[in-house]
Amino acid sequence: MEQLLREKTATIVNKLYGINFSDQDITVNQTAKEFVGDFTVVIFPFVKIARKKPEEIGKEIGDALQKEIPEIDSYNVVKGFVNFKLKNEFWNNFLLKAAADENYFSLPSTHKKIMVEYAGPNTNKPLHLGHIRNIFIGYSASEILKAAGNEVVKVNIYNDRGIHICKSMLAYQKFGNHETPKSKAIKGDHLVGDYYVKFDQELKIQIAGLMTQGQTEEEAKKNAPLNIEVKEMLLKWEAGDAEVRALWEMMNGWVYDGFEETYNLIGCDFNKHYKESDTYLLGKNIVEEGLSKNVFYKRPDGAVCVDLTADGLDEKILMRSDGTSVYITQDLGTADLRYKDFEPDQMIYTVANEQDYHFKVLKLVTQKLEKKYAAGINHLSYGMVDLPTGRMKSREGTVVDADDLMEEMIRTAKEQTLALGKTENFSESEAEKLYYELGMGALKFFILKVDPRKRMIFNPEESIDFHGFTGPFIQYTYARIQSVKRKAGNSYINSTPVIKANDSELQLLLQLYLYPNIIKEAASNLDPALLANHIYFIAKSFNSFYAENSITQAETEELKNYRLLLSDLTATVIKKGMKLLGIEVPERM
RNA sequence: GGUCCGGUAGCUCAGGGGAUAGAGCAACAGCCUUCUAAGCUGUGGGUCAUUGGUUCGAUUCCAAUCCGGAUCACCA
Repeated sequence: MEQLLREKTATIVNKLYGINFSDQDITVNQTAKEFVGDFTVVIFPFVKIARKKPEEIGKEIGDALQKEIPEIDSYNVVKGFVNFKLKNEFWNNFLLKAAADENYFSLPSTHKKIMVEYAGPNTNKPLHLGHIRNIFIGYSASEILKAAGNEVVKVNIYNDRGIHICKSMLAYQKFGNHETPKSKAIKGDHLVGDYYVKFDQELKIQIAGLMTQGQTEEEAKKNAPLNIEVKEMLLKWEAGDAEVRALWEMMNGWVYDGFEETYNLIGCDFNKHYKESDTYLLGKNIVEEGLSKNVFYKRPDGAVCVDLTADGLDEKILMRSDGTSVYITQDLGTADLRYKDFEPDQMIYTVANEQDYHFKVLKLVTQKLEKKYAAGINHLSYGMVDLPTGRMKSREGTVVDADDLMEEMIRTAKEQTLALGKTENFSESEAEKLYYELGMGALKFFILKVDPRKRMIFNPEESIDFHGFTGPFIQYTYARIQSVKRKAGNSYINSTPVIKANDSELQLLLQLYLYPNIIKEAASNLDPALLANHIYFIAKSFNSFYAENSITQAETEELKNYRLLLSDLTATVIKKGMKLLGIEVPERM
């Protein structure tokens, strides 16, 4: 309807005033609540060219549109705004159609395949709050893209090799006493993470010791036995040393098991996991390719570079002088491999905005190499999660652990639910399921409701709320509707009531009507927050409607059926929408 | 220093050329003999960082300045 208004307005102003505007130049808004109407056309832009008063133009456009669009019931002009009220028939038809057709909100296929990379953890420590945001955003963006008609391939990348991985390995080798996740009864990723911390602690002691012997900090760092040993270990790893590789396999195996548990708790999934240990050598072929195409050049010392100064960036190293690859080389190799594997039209990387520069380079370099996939490379750059005290720092122990956080959320959900006595007649498994859905719903919604691009502050002290603009509020709204439906029975389902909607019903209908537009917008902006905000509006509109109108006790049977259909449709949209955010919605709470 | 991102209510965040700038939390006042009160209704709270510019109109766009963050590695 908005689009129709835009198109018709464009042709009308063209005919009436000779203004050559396209439909995109026309502003159509929802009518502000203090005025009468559903949609509003802004006519200020025509005033100057038409050389008439806004009120006059408004009337002319209003008359013309009313003739062109039969769904328009009436219009009024306020200053430079024409507010259109749609016929009740329009809203009534919308409700009946949408309620009867479960695919009403499905969008047509775009015939595009989109790959989304998210998570991307290192295998030397457990997932933390930063990964949580990454995974929530990446997963939700994927689901939204699917809902918008795309085929989506979700992939993960494991940073499973390198000096930082060797640190936890070396610490385990030295201090591990052959303990295992099983023997210590902790998750494998946490066990390995503990040794990563242990390495750092022991290293600090060594450095301090050397400094008391008169070495400078720099010298001490260089000469600390642990630092020397860890470099040796990396060399052994790269040489394929059997013992080191076996240790690496074992410890990474523990980590993968631990991650798998965390992914299950989060409820995310992947079509394929890539490992840098498998792809880090592939980039070298691309380096060769770039050299032969004269896109890259070799410096006298042997390092391979690309000059990006013409594009406003710097000179970038692509291969070290000793012939080993750097970060960007691996990503080039991985991108190539992924394109061969899936041939996606787009490759979206869900990675924090501290790597904006890196992805600019990646895109530019692939463009210079004339890779088919270059244009489809897209960085879904999200802001970091900071604590009230500033950035999370693993060395200072201020990192918020993902597993701990989720456990805490579920525990809080349980406490609050028990305090309200909501689960008194629940079975134990149903109650546990509810605590999980509420705790995770609160956490996911809290993270996803804010614009991914912006950095956000997370305060672990003030635990996440369950009231107001939250996941549980929306879950509650859904459960409330289900409860009403249970009491009402099914007779409304095939009814076709014709009712003139009141204000709160109209408000709700309008929000539901806009849902597919929001999906499209969220997909094209890769922004789950747009969807989260809209579902909240829907739930809020429903609760106002619910407070003002009796559903099961409506004055007539027809009105009762009408309100039941409206409630049912609201529940359907809430469930669909929340699903795209990765949030489950309970039948009772 | 160069580049990029941000600054909106006490706090956490929406809005992004259009009408009197919105939510939630926190504070205060009402609403459960009626479908779930994790709800609803209301009150108070704003120099949209500052200064210029563009325009019929700027919180929104542009520039400069200030503040905060990121980034510019033969680290990943």
